[in-house]
Amino acid sequence: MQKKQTATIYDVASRVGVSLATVSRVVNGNSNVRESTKRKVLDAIEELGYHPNAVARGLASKKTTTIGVVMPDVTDMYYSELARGIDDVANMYHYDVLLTNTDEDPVRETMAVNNLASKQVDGIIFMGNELDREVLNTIAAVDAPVVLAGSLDEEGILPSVNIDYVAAVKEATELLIRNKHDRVALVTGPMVHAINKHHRLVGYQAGLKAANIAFDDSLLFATHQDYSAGLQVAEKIFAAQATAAVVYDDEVALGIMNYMRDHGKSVPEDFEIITSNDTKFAIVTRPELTSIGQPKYDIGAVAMRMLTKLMNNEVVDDMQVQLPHTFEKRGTTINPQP
Amino acid sequence: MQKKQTATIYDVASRVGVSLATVSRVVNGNSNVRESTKRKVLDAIEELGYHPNAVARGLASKKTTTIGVVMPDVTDMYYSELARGIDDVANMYHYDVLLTNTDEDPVRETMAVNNLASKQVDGIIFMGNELDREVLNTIAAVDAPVVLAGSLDEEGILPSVNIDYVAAVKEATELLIRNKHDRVALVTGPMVHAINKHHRLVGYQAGLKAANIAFDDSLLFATHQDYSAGLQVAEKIFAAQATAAVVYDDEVALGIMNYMRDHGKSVPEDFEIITSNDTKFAIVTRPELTSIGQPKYDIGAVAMRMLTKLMNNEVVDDMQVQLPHTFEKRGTTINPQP
DNA sequence: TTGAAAGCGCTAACAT
DNA sequence: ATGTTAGCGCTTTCAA
Repeated sequence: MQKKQTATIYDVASRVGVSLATVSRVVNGNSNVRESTKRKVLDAIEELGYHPNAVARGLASKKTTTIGVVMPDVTDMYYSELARGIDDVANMYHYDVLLTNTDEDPVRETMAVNNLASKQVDGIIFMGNELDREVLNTIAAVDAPVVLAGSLDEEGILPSVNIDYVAAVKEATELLIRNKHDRVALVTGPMVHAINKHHRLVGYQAGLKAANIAFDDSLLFATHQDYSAGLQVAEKIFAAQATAAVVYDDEVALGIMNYMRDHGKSVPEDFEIITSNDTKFAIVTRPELTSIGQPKYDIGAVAMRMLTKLMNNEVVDDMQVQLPHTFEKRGTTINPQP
Repeated sequence: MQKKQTATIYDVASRVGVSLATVSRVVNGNSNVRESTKRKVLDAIEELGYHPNAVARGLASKKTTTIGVVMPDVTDMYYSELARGIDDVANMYHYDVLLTNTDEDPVRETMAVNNLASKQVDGIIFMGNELDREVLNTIAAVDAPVVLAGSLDEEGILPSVNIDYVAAVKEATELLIRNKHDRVALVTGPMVHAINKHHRLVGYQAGLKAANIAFDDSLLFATHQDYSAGLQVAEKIFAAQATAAVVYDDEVALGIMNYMRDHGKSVPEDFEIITSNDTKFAIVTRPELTSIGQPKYDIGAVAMRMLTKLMNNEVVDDMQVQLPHTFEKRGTTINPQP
């Protein structure tokens, strides 16, 4: 592969007969350049096929116009939809995105954040709830703003964008109870995660309490975040004699639904399900999944917008943003006729 | 936000009382350093919390250990599964990934490639079939190796990793014909794309020909690559009196299946479907989708591995790799009992 | 409006 | 085994 000789700012300058500084000014849109010389510089740039070297620029200016995105898994529809919102807004503000998958492994999360720091990213969007002490310390030590998207830390102090999980899960639970269920299961991720322990569980218990139903922890299930985990947990849910479930992930919900149907139960007649993420998975099955409606794209977009402000040292009035959620009543719940 | 003063290689050197070069050597694992000084340097690095600045390193060494990934859409399961394979292998070889979504818009694809070039990426993985002249020219002009993953250019000259689409679609078509269908529809993307015109269509026609069935272009359908496109095209397929279809995308296939079922047809009894990507979507529905089995993760992984070789100027014997495909016979086809 | 010059933090010959 | 010295390509004061 022959090295194509790429023109530098110096080549442009000497061709036009001006200094580096002048070329730099026109490239960066500085107005302090006479129109005629600007033209000449632009022409030379065109002729030479000059493209600024972003690495050199980054070293000199200490800004890379690159942000890091740390996420559990690109193939997880929930996170990839957030990522799309992030990327679109990032592009809008002329940032590029360095993407890292962590599978929610704190070790890899720590490595990812440190690595991004050494690459001098201007900011980081972090997704994933496995925010243990070490990850938190790493984030705190990084010399770049970090905002959480669709994720929460234990103390709730990091800048973040989410929905109100407590309210959403409470409403979902109440909806199921209103449909005459007194044994409603809650299916979440590990209880060591703040989002499950301090938000989803709290909302679930609040829903129970509002209906004077005693909390029964045998109705609590923690799973991995994939389809087969749903298939597996469904058997236990069945054994616990639950007749409905609030589920935190669409693929898990699908696993549960299919298990029930494969075992002779009808959904929603025998078992009702409300899922939480309303991804593409929710509408491709029959019945379609009733879901909490999350503005996923917007969560990503707003998080990224917040990050741009932080990177510019602008004031951000609300550091813990909660976007409104909705309910998408579809086929896995029995919905009263209006 | 107070600027945390980050230590530089110079700080480490002066603290230990050695030169920059020595510190650089231990950081980069150069063996030409006495064990005792190496220890001292390592200690100083630890104490100072020194982290090499990758931007400075990139400028000096002309290697960024960063690659670019250009893809249509992260939320498209087919491409995100490829991306996961790419990312894992990239990490293995200590590359970071700069990700860009293009929605298969040639203008954005061109911009993305140029932008990645200015960021001095060491290589690029390109996904998407909208490879028009301008995109191709841009790719050719870039001073970094490019490999296509799950994508094909018109001339078939760019390094690429795929399955044998001709054979796969031919087999799928034949399978349907063997099931007594003489009106098998082919659903693909736009015929201006090489992968559709020169591969899928060719395979389809070969399958027809092997069974002495005349090609009827009213059985050919081009769609967008999403669920609602499937819902829409299904009506036309129905009108064309096709009784089976080979479909290029799982979401589209799901749209077709659901349309048929919502309109009183049973799948597979009244209408058989073979889809092509075998993503997570294929197994969450009832019936599950029969699919061409593609090693998607591997396609990404092999593409990335090939890119590492190209970046190291190693010889790559086969520049157009075809990975083996399989058939996953599931519920949308009538499968003979063995 | 333009230029000169000093870095940004590191690598990579070349010496020693 | 270690140090010296140029850069890498650009931004950014500070002068003029």
